[in-house]
Amino acid sequence: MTSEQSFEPEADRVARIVREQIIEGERAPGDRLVERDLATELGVSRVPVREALRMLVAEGLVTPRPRTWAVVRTFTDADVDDLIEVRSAIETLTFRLAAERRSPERLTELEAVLDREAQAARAQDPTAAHRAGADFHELVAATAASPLLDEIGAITASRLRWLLGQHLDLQEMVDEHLGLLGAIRAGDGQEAARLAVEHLRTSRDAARRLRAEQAASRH
Amino acid sequence: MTSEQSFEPEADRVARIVREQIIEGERAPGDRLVERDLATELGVSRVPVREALRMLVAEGLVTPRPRTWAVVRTFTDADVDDLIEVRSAIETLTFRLAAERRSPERLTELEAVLDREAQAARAQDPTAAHRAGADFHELVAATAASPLLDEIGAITASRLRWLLGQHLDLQEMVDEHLGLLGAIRAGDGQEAARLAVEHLRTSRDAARRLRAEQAASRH
DNA sequence: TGATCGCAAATGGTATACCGTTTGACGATC
DNA sequence: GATCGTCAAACGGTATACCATTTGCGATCA
Repeated sequence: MTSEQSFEPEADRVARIVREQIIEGERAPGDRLVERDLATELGVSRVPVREALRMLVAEGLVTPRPRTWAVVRTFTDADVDDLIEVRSAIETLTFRLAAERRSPERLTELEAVLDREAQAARAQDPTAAHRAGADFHELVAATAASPLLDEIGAITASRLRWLLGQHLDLQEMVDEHLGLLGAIRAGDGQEAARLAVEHLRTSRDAARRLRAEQAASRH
Repeated sequence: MTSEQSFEPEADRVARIVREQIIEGERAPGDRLVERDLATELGVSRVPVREALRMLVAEGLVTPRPRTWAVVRTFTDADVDDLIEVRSAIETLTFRLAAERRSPERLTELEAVLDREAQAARAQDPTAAHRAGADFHELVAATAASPLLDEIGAITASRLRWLLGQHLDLQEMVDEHLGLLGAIRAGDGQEAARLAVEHLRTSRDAARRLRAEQAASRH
């Protein structure tokens, strides 16, 4: 079942690499993204790089500047609030649907992912923990079984990952995810939705604290 | 202030043209979209066509088939339901924010658009009416002043326009839009959200009827 | 000293050419 | 007559080349 003929166009590969670099902070907001340079750096021609940049623009990770170099997006506080507000509306629906449409198999998978997250949190490995956290959300989205919600989730997810990519309380994150899983397991859509919004509020506050710190340290 | 140096890359122009063709039904679901043919047809090279197709894929109007021609997307009934459900969540937030953030100037603009729509409806001009309807929703989205909501709205909007592009009761649409405007004017976010969901339900039912008719006429 | 103008380099936009895979029809085989 | 193999054409993926605009710095002048 893993055959899948995984043919990955260069454009997708380039997008994936650059996306990861942005989320991991390797490329900071405001950094130039020059097509020729990226092409040389990644050993491909400009065409796939162009397409990759278009994708990242669509994801909102890159700001295009017609006829000139694009830059890694700089988020304002308003952008952050906006992201959280929209994401709340989306997550509410996602978790409600997930709670309604869960299956025993999926619950097992979700538990496994959270185990991985908890382990990473105990090991003080933020990168691994966040990756597992992202996987959790992705799996929940899959459980909601709404293709459109998936799409929209993907767009907002990379921004959210970028936003929360640094620290914040890992154990708290794990606890909240466990709570969400509980509500899904119980099939309680209402409770799942409530916890989801609460979870985002926690994330927003953490992001605000982080940004305040960063702003302070820059002066 | 209108100088704006409107430079429109060919890719955007191509995307706009093909999008309109799909929405207007000129290109039917399942139709092949061959890069070389489109390039020849529109008098450009394949590169901008490629980029345009990528955009339309991102909008969900086109289904890509790696290494082969793309096709105009075929929507299933499940896709339609999914679209309406997600759109409900989004519109709820959009209209709530719009009601909170409206300005007198914006209200005037909204009234003007609805006048245009009502006039088109009276003149039995579905195309113009739907375009005005789309403008109304776009303007409301602008009023919500949420960039992210705008983005997501744009993705779902073209699908919705395609879905509702044919007929359905024009006068009913105008009436519902008027009701929404009233709630926005009153600054009643809750009521606006409620009407928005109701409005979508009407649209969904109309779309279902339409699809049922079409399915019936095909056999 | 500081602002302005101009020009070369940088950079994105597009066209063209080539390559490998997929398609689909034709013909051989059972 | 149906099925399968084969092969040329179709098609998307990528590289390269060229053009128009933007950038940014250095020369020039107030």
